[in-house]
Amino acid sequence: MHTRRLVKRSILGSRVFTPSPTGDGAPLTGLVQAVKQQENRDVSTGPRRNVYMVLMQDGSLKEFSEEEIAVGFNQTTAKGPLRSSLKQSVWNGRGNGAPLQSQTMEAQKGEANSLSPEALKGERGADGRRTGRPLEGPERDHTRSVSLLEQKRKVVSSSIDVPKVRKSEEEVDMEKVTAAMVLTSLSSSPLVRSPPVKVSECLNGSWKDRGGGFTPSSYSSSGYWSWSGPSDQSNPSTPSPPLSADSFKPFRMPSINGPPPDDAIDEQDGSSLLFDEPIPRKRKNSMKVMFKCLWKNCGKVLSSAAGIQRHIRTVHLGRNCDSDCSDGEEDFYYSEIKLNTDSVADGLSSLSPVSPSVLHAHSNTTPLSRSAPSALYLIHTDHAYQATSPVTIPSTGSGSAASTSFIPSSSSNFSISWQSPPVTFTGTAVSPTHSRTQSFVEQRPQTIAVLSSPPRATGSLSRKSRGEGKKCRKVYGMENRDMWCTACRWKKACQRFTD
DNA sequence: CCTGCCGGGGA
DNA sequence: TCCCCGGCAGG
Repeated sequence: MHTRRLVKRSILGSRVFTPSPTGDGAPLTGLVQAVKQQENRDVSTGPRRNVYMVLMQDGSLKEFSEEEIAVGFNQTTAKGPLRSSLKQSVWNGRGNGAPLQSQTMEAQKGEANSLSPEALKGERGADGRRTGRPLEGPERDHTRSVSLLEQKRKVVSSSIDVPKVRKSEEEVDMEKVTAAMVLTSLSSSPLVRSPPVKVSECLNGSWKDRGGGFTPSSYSSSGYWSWSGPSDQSNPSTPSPPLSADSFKPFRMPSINGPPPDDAIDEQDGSSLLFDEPIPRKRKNSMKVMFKCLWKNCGKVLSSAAGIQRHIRTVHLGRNCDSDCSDGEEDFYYSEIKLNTDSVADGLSSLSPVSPSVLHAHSNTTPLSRSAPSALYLIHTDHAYQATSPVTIPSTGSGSAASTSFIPSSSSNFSISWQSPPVTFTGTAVSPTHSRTQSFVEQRPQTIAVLSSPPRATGSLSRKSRGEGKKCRKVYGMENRDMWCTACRWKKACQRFTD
């Protein structure tokens, strides 16, 4: 939207080639210090003629028209009018245009700053102050980008009536984005830098791009599971809360309605829906999602939902049509597996839903397989029929002094009793909104084990230790049960032969 | 497996 | 409250 004018604006401070004053054909380079827009009534549409103030290498300032100078980074591309060069940067603005990379990035930053054309005028002064500096070297662009950004901010604050609050928010985002970009630039080969466009898309909240802006090349082989990256890791402006989004399975089953590409989009959307969900930051880069066929005696594992669905559809359901005629039944015969090459905790905390139709069944998420020795396989039971279903273990509920119930504040229908070995889930299913509960269950699987040996299991304290002495039963035997003490008859602690 | 006995439930 | 019993857990 602002790209065009912002790119225009970004020419400031850029190196350009100017015609040789001596006419010998050797172009001179200089820095654009200012732009004079002689006909800028219609900035967005009408043609205009700009004059550029260029700081020459010898320190002198000269004016050139658009036709006279050209943006370029090497002698071979230094031909053609500036406008065309700019246009190139605009329409090739995805950042793929290597020669214009620097300016494109600046343009992106500028766009995020939402500068208006008016800002340009005010900026002249600022840019005009800039003096000659080394023109070469990788750091130059970065340094200039930062300083330019600073200057732009000044301009914004002084010449545009922008609501304070909003501006600060943008600044915050911009700082993050800038930092991210700088880091990306520094850590990546110049040729594989992330296209700046992705950054801008992030700002716009659009994550449609598969893989997300921070999905590194390691994910390039498959787009089906790249969603895990952006969903909770890449968004620079959205903190990931500590709760698991798992349940929340607003995620759509990738293949219910369409082919993989749509899946990616849906998943992205689903992820965005979770942005306000407290999601613990996880190291997703070591996570790999696979899809396992649950058909009896099959167990086929594929890397894509579409693949597994196709497999189920054709192999098990005996359907030869493509996904178009799918009724979604295959969704019930596979589940998502997260192969965690990292840690168990991470794996458990990042289980994802596969089917929205079973959101409620997620409290039953259980690891079905741990056969992998070095890697953790986590099978997420996506379907209600797979779930052990409402784990309704009788609650003790007797109000015993020894019992302590854990009741997540956000969930009124879920509780875990520490009183007795059986883990107690009071109530039926955990709804997707009970993220805290979900989080508790999934992120701390070991807790289950802990629950199996509740505090009172510390032994003698709660449960009376087994009496060593003779008891009525042993003394009188079953034949003389009527001679037992009442407690013994009632199978209670013997009152007659107390230890 | 034997046994003590907790927790729950029926009457 | 009495009484019985399922089932856990120590030995």
